[in-house]
Amino acid sequence: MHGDPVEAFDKAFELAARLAEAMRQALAERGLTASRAEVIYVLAREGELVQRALAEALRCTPRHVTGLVDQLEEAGLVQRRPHPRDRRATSVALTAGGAATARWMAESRHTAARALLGDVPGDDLAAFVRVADVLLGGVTA
Amino acid sequence: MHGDPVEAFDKAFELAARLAEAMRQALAERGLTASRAEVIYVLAREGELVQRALAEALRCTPRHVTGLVDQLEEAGLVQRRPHPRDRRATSVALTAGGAATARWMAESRHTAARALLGDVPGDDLAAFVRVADVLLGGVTA
DNA sequence: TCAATTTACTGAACTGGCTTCACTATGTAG
DNA sequence: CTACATAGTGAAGCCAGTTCAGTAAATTGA
Repeated sequence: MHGDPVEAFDKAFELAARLAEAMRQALAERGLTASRAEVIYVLAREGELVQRALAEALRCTPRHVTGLVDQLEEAGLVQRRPHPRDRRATSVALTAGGAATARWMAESRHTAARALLGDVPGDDLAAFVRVADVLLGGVTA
Repeated sequence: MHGDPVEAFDKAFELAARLAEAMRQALAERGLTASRAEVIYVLAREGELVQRALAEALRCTPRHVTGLVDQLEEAGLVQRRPHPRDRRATSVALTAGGAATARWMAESRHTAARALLGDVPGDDLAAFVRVADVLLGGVTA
C-alpha cells in the first residue's frame, strides 16, 4: 500500500496513451476519428448547432469544422441546413444515422466501463476518481 | 463513496486528453514533440540503438525513425554513428545535450508528480494505481 | 438610407506526423 | 557465386489541423 506519487503519475500517462489508442481503434471500426466522434458527441449533447458554435465547442478553427462537417455529411451522419434567421450561418444537426451513432458511442462507453471496472471495489473507484480530479485540477492551472 | 464504474471510466478518458495536452505543451517549450521525446526517452533507457531497433521500440516504421533522427540530429540531441560490425546499420546515441534533455524530462516528471500528488493520501494513490492497472490490463486484450 | 464594420463560411495553400513503395547497399545461407 | 533477407532513405501521399484571403450576409451608426 505504499502509494508513490511518481508511480501514480507515470501510470496516468501510460493509461492516457493506451486509452487514446483503444478509443482510436474502436472508432476506426465505424469509420470515425476522435475529432469526428467529438462532433457527434457535441451535437448529441447540445442539439443542432451553427458551425461557429461547433468550432468553439471543439476548440478548433471554423475552417476545420467545415472539413469535419463535410466528411460527416458525406458519411450521412450529420446534415447542413440553412439557419432560419441568419443567412450567413449554417446549422448542423445529426441525422437519424448520426443519432444512432451517438447512441452507440454512449452504450459502448457504458458497456466497456462495466466490463472493465465492474469487479473493482467501489472504494477503489472512488479513490481513483478523487486522484483523477486532483490531477485534472492541477493540470489546468 | 459510491464509486460508479462509468464515472471512473469517463474520468480516465478526460484525464487522458488533458494529460496528453499538458505534456504536449511542456514538450513544445523545449522544441520537442511526443514522438521526438519518446526517442530520447528510449535512448536514455536502452542506450545506443540501431534505427531498426528504435522503430520497434517506438512501434513505428523505420522510415519514420529516419525522419525523427534527422530532426533530433539537427537539434543536436542525438548523433548518428556507423555501426561497428554492420555497415548497413546506423547507430543512434544521445549527445551530451540529448542526455541533459533526458534528465530534464525525468526531473520534470518527478517534480510534477510531487507537486500534483504530493498531498494525496497514500491509500488513494495505491487505489488509483490498482484501478489503472485493471484498465491497462483490460484495454490490451 | 447608406457606408463602414463585423461575422459566417469556404477555397487555396501549407505544416507536421506518419505511411507505403521502390531503390541501394550490405549481410547471410546454401 | 547465387539467392535471399535486412538497414536505411528518397519520393510520394494521406490525414489532421492551421493561416490567409475572399465572398456573402448581418449590424452599426450617422
